Amino acid sequence: MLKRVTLKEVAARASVSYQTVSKVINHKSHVTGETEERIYAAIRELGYTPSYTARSLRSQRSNTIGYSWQPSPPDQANPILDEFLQSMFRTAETCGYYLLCFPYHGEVSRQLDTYRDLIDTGRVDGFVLSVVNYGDPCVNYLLKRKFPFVAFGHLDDLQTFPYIDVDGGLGLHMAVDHLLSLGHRKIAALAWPEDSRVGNNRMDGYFNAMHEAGIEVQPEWVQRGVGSYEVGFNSTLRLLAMPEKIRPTGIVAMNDLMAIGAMAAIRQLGLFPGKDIGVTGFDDAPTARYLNPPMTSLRQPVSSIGQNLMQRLITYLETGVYPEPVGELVAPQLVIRASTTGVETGELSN
Amino acid sequence: MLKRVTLKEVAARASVSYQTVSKVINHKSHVTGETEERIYAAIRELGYTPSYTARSLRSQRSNTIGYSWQPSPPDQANPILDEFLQSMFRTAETCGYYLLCFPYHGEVSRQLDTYRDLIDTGRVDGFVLSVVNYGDPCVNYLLKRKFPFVAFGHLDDLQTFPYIDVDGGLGLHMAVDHLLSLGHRKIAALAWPEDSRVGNNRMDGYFNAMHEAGIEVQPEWVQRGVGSYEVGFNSTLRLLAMPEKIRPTGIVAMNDLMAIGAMAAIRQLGLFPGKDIGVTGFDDAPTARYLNPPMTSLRQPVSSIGQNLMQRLITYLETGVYPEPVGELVAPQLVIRASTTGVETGELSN
DNA sequence: AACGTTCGCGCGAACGTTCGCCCAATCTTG
DNA sequence: CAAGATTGGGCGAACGTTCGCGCGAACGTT
Repeated sequence: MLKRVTLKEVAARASVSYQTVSKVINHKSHVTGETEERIYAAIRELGYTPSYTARSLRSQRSNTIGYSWQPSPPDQANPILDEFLQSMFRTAETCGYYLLCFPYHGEVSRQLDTYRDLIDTGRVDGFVLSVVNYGDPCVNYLLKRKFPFVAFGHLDDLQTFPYIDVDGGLGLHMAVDHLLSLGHRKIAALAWPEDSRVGNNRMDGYFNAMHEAGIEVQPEWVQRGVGSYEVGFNSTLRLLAMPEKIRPTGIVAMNDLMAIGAMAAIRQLGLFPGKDIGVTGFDDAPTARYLNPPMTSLRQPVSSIGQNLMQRLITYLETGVYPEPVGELVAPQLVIRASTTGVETGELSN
Repeated sequence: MLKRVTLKEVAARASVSYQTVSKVINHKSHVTGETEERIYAAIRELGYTPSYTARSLRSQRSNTIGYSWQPSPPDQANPILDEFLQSMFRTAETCGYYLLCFPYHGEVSRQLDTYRDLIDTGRVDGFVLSVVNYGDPCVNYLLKRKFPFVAFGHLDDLQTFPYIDVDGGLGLHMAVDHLLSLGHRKIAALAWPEDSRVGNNRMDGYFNAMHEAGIEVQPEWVQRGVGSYEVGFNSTLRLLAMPEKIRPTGIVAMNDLMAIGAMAAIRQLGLFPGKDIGVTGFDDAPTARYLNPPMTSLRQPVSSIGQNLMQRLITYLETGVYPEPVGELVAPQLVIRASTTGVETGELSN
């Protein structure tokens, strides 16, 4: 931590006023090519780097974006965190921004305290939110304070804010269509509780696809639970114990973990996933392809979402308007593997 | 972004000089209990929050810690990232620090540029490094600049810097001992290439444990590769094709993914992991318990490592000395499941 | 030749803190 | 009881930028 080189020293060396140096490096004023060169030379020779702190004190901007997320339970990895973060701060960096990560607090008040602190102390210029639940308190808070943010995920249409979301309904539609195309008619769903926003979005796709195929969904086909392995396992045992007439031959799960539980239950009954019962997951966790059998799942285009969100936010910060469209749904990709087709895809070069 | 409340306004309301207010909130000077109360009342009434930017401009400290990590390949989730990050910024927050995450660049020069920029612009006070490889360029750079950092992982003893590392050697020793106790004698290892620092640390434990048990390690037992599923799979096929005399009955892998590949290979030969061949992994990825069979693996105490690292770094920043010991090895935990014992542990409440 | 315009750059003034020094009043001490 | 020590608080000066304004010279236009 040696003494830092300042604007004034650069200016002295280039024989101009230090304010001129500032203007040059910010491209705020036209100067002669000759003086500009002199200034850049001085900068290079002295190894000058502008002080981020002084700069943001004066300009009232921190060039920092805040992001917080709900930690995963220990038995459930967050399959997209790494990719999402990397895509965000990679994009941010090219625009001169950095990403500040801060803790997620369970209690709403502490959660909001953290956001307030970051805003009031001037540490961040905007936030990226991962919106999962109905009536997210952070969304309301930021809307009320008119503080810039973009969200991964959206709510109902009552509150309008910039977001990108994966079209989970479309995803499940694709999964169901896939099973239908394989000849399945009795297709069950491993769903989240009814108060799950993401879950309901996805389930809509299930219901629509079944309806469009002219199949009446039996109420027993919809098994709800917290999204754990155990729920998937036990629900599947129940499904496969049903009378032949309504016993499902296909199962779509709202996440990978329930699908993994389902496959375990299927095997425990002496059946084989993909041969006897088709199973699909959601998220395409990295291990999905290494399961036995490899699992069909829906992959979210995480990198492009992160990049897109960050770009929108920065655009807003620098221009004052959000690029259209304010909200956007993107399609997931159905990655087909043996848990539905019964045949190895050759994706693994064994 | 309304006008912010400043020290001066608080001071005016409390009828003191604004510098006194500063001293009070920083506990730098003793004042009458009475004036102190007046000041705090004014702060509360006006809703004052100190400007982070102005504060750090003056005090030359950003109260921010930088962290960057190598992104995982898409087929390999980082099983500890979420927990590590959460533990770090949770600890940081209680001390008034935040965590700045920035991109990892493949090319060394760009990587160092990023570190330099963060230092020279004054954005961070210190770094947390994840040190994986021999001769990490960032370590050298930061040592040379005498810039504060702590590391998750360590190198040889030539360069000394504060670190915490999981004792991978001990971990593999435990894994081998576990297999020995189950009666295995011919134990193979799925290893990383020889230039892998982490890999060599772990392999030392394998060799030591075998040596202590009086078993001569056959050269063919050590199969090296990049740590992928495919490497685990193919290496295991080779191992199990060996003549009865040296054909291993136990396999320790340097990571979970190779162990998963090994289990797949075992099954493909009509054998069953845990019954016929014992398999252990490393990292205890969340999905390890949901595999068929559930996999024995070594778990790193990630949360306590993150917390500990952050505390050490902040202690150094505030006192100028690193707490002893400067380097510390912590033991991983062997999580025993059916891939070695052959019996379900009941960890899953099926 | 007189007159706007643009160009290139300088200058003073913030931005909101913390730091070091000073001073007056009170308290201790031999 | 004089002299030093302590306490409570004020004051000016940074910290390193960016912002807005202004001014002289060069330029092109009637």
